[in-house]
Amino acid sequence: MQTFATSNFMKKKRITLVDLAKELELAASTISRALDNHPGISIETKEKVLKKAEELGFTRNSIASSFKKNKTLTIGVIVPRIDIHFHSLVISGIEEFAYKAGYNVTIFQSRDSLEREKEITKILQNKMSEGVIICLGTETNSYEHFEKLNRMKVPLVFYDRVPTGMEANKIVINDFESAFKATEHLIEIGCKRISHIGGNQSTGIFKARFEGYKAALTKHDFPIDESLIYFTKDLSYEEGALFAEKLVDLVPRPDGVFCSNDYTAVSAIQVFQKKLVKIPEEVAIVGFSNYPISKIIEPHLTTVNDRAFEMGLAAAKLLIGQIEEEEEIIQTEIITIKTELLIRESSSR
Amino acid sequence: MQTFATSNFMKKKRITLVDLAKELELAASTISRALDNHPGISIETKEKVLKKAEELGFTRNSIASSFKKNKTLTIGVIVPRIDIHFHSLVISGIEEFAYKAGYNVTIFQSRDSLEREKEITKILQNKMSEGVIICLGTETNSYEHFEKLNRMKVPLVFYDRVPTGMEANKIVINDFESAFKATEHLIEIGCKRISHIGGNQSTGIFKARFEGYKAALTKHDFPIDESLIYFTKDLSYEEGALFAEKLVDLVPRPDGVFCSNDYTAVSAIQVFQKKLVKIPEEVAIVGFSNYPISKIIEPHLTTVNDRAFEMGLAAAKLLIGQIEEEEEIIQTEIITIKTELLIRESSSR
DNA sequence: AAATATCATGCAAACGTTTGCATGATATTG
DNA sequence: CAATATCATGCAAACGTTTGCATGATATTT
Repeated sequence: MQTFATSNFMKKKRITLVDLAKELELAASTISRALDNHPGISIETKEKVLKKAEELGFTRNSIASSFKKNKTLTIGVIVPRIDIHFHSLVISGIEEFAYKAGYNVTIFQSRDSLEREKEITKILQNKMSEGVIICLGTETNSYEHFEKLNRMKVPLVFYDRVPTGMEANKIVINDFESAFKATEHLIEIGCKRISHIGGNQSTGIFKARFEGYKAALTKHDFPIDESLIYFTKDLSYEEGALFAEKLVDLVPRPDGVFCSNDYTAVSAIQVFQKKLVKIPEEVAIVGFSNYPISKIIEPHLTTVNDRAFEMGLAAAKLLIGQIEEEEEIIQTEIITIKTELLIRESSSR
Repeated sequence: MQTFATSNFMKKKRITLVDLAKELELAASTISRALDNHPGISIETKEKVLKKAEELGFTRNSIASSFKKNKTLTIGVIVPRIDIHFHSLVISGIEEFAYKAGYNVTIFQSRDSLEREKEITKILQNKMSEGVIICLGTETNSYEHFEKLNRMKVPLVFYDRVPTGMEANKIVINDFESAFKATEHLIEIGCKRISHIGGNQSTGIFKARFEGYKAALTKHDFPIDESLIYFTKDLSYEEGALFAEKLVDLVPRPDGVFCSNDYTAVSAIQVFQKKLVKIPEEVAIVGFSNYPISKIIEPHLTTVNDRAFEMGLAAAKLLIGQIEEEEEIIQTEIITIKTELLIRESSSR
């Protein structure tokens, strides 16, 4: 067919190193080295090569290069969802560090599905990524799929939701201590009955926050009052409202609430406000994570800044460090990012 | 040195197709085809190969494969910032579609820097990505760097902030019409003096929203009152408050405000509330973009759902369609995603 | 001036897969 | 039963770059 032949014929071939070499009557190796600014190549040649490359619109085929060098300069990132602010901040940090180190970042969403998480690790086994940064999905209870990557010598770094009982690189915040400090802050401003709206206790970080809450109470000789403690399924805004409704009707009413995230805290603020309970005078509220909304809600919400961006930076730095390590990696690292309690109006007495 | 030699020696080589072939006394080509489930290979052989591959922990070197097939199954995405909710939603949509189509997504942040945007396009010229999805940074005023990619036959799809005057694939929402409808909605519920807090007018989408606002007023024989119109630099929460302060003191006060995004709208709600102006009774407020906060702020904010996730899906679909097109691409497409006005309490009379 | 060091470039193999074509063995047809 | 179709597998080249080593030409040292 005429048209087919024509369209095929028109498929212009990309310019390669060899084309450039022929054009300049040099060896391909010389071109390659010239483009690498190799010291063994004369300045004049380098200039000629650069000029010609520009002229012919030549750019290196990075796949061929990756193939030969066995380096892709790509790292993979698996997150439950990208559109959760915390994760998008972490990814932003990862991308920032990776970009400056010359690495590309390929992202995958597990959508909290274990099956999909496994599928993704299969894809990542193909040496496409030189290392992987992971935040576990909620369904993940075994780590065999990651162990496998590990055995294939693919460096791994986990962040936030990290595997318990598996030796691995981890970037975490000190959830226990952060919660401890947040609760202690409530005690210090004079709260006597401090409630907790917590996350799913099968997730390590939420359990640690609850433990921190309890430890602070205990330290100051406060009783642990079960009637003041509620655990949500997924720390949603709606669940927060549900439990806040219960808290507001208690007699005596709690005068402080430590919530495991900002959504539930904001929800609590609104529920208490609707019942005309003054914040922070009658009840002080503290959240966790420093979501954008915490600076917008009235009163502004006291919360724990978990430094998500810095977690991303740290994760990328650790991972790339291990990728570029010549010797075999024989150690794992656990890095704890320092949090800070941002005291705002919701707990300023 | 002993240790060096040892560690070098220990660097276990990856299993290749050829290793597998030797082990099974088959040709490499047979292995390759077996793994591809090629019809020309007998079931028994396929089973043997699969079994052995599993046994030896073989996985294809996808770089070698990409290199040979000249297909990377990777698309690039350039966004100003990942941690802006709108973009993270779009990326989520892109990843979702791409994943199901067997493509990987590599992300880059331009951070609204033209220089960085150009750098990224340079990186993307290396045939690493088979196509690119882009949201322009604020600094971007020329498109030469993208034209260059275009000339190299790399399919491009722009979304949201798209290049004006450049023929290209674009995924947009109808900003004009959305703003028109939002404003008309305010008119329909009885607002007589409708204000506008707009975005930077050098950005197409914000200009279009302003035009839509004006058109709705004009259609209903309302005057365009300059004193009711403010343009922000970047539609920040803070800027919104600044201009809302001015609006609330006007006599007569506006009884409706159409804001070009939700941050400024939320800010306006709070400023009006502080001055004890009742919403929606005395002033109705409408935002744009359906940020999470719009469902949380009291009263809940009426806003335009821009369907960011769907934009991502559409962008990926269009791009991958073009990547897989055999014939030369001789057309560009502009897809307009339908928005919807979500009427909530802030404008419910 | 011979011996040696330095410099600029070229040669050729290698990386691991894919794929068109060839091959030989069975199965099917007239 | 000869001719042909179908099937399962193998051969070998190719993809574009990188890199250790070789080479020949100058420059520098004895």
